[in-house]
Amino acid sequence: MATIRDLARRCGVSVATVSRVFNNPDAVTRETREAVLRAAALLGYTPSAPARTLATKRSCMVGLAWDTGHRGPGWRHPFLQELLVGLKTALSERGYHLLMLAAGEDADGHLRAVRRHSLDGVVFIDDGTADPALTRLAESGVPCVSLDRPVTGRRATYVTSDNAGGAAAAVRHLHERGRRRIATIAGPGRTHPGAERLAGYRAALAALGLPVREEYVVEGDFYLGGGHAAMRRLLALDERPDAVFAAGDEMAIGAVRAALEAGLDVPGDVAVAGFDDIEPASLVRPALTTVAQDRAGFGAAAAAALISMIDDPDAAAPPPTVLPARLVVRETSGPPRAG
Amino acid sequence: MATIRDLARRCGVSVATVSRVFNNPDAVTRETREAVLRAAALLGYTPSAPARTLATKRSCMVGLAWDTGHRGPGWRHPFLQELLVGLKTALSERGYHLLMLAAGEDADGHLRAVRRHSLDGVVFIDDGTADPALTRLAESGVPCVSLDRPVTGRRATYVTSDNAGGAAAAVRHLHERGRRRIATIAGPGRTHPGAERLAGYRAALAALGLPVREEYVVEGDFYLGGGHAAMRRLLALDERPDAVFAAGDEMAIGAVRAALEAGLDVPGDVAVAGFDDIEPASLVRPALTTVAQDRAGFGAAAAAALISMIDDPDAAAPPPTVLPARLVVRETSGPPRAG
DNA sequence: GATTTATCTGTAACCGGTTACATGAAACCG
DNA sequence: CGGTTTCATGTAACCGGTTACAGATAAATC
Repeated sequence: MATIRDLARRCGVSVATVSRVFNNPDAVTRETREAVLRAAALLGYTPSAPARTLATKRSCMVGLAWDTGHRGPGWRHPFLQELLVGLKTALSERGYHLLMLAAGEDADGHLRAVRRHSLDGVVFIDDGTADPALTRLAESGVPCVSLDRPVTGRRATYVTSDNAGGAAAAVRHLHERGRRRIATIAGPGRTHPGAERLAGYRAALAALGLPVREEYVVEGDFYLGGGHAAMRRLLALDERPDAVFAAGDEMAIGAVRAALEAGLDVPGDVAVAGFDDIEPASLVRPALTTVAQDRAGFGAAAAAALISMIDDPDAAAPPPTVLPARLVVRETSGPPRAG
Repeated sequence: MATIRDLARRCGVSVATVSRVFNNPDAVTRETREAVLRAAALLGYTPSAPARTLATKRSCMVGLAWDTGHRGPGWRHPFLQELLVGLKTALSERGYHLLMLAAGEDADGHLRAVRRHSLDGVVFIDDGTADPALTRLAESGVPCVSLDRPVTGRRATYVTSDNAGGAAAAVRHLHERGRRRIATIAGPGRTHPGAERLAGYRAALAALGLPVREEYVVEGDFYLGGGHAAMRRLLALDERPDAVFAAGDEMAIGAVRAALEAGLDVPGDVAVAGFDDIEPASLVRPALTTVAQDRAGFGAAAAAALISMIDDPDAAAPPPTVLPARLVVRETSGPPRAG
């Protein structure tokens, strides 16, 4: 492995000059610079990241704290893959790498990892429930961005979808399709998306001049079984809803199934809309009307927010990024002007 | 940030002693050790990973080379999430971290990243097509393990599922259900799973004493559309197959859809089995009979293979790991003894 | 031509660990 | 009891970069 000293000797210059060629090329004569670069190419020189980190305290690495939070080990992010691609791409364009942090342990584990590796920042992916690790980190002044979960902290911010707006769009869409008794299967209230989507549901009904009936609001768990159970409760009501907005696609699919099992037609008797546009949404029959998020945008926005904080150590954290959510109309919401 | 020298001064010992407390505790008196540990806890000391890496050439980090390979940017790993969990868990138990390598660029990009960060090894995730980057890395002597793709190299190995066995099990299952005209929608032949699953199909037919008709073998692309198109070709044959083994679930779902669109009953007229057990497999109706892989096992096996190579620098690479594939019987293969 | 200024380069300390080797004290031995 | 081992510890070089500061040279100024 060629080092900076090898290059220096070979070119008859000092190590400082070689270092400058890579970090501050303008501070060096053109000939010197080119000679050094030639030698570097010849020797296959690659600067050592640890050495640089040791000297500068900057690692050009950001941690990925990816925990399952409180929804248990079975929790899966609805689009981890696109998220990671977006994150990785945006980060690597700016010369940053992603280091996956080992899960959980104690609440300070992440903070220790940050110190141990001189991480420049960390991004949190979890299920949206409060996590002491994030809170600790955010308070400690390390640049943090979390996904789908609000944080406070001088150098902490978050990116999320327009959950309320998307939910409202779904509800408005069901209304446009002629439905009036619109229920919702909400997500767990302690999750940010769960709470926001419910808020969007309520706001949309209010804006449409429809009453919010509390028996039309049942809380699910974001999983298939929860959606199924919730739907059964809704169908057992005296005045059965003619449409259901489920705050997650798995729940929506569970709801559709429960309706079909009850001998009802979907969307004839009850229309259904979901949220997330997971892969199965387009594969089940009838295909699920849902709200899609800007998947790659999440990663890109997180990277951008993080880098802006890293670049300017004493700037305040940028405001939260709210990505647009887009209604995807398929079959479960029924044909236009039906109902 | 407390350093080893701070601890040394505070305890009245030398830096070497402090270092030994952490790396070779037995080489130090119990009292000294405890005093140092106490001071470390008190000061919140965390050893610096870059400094250690610089001195030892070992980073305790393995790279994750995650490329889309030749199946294009739309390619998604069927269970990236479980894979990463398995990998991360197994690695972190042994004190290793995962560094996500920036995609592609040139073929030597990965090798440079390895050198730059003193990575101890790298794991490759791609779509199973030949990738020069992996070949280069494997040849260079860096410990490598790839997923679902054979590699050769003194310190390179791979982990894969029993693709042939799983495919054979699916075919045998269709046969048991009374089907005799069993076709296959194969994956791209240049991918390892594609080739192996086809081999398993052929082997199973041979073992059952059934002829392999070449018109019953059509190649798909692992995607929905490919499965759909392939099924249409199969259904147009003079002697229509009464069962189809698709080498991937998306193709299988496409095939089911094509059959339904052609007015056929699934599984009544044609039974279908897939491979991978992707999430939608259990969500579509009729639910898809398929072959499930040991998802978490992939990550764990990759980590184990990698670590064994790292621990013993001049041992040969361990033999490939072949994880069991398990038949998951659902609805598309029909009821027992039907047909 | 002397003085100031700008530009480029070199020297050496430093980042925070590891480790070969030296040292001194205590334990062991015949 | 002198000599050898053993064991715990210390000294100092080293890993591969960065960077403050100083020095040298050339250009600009008067």
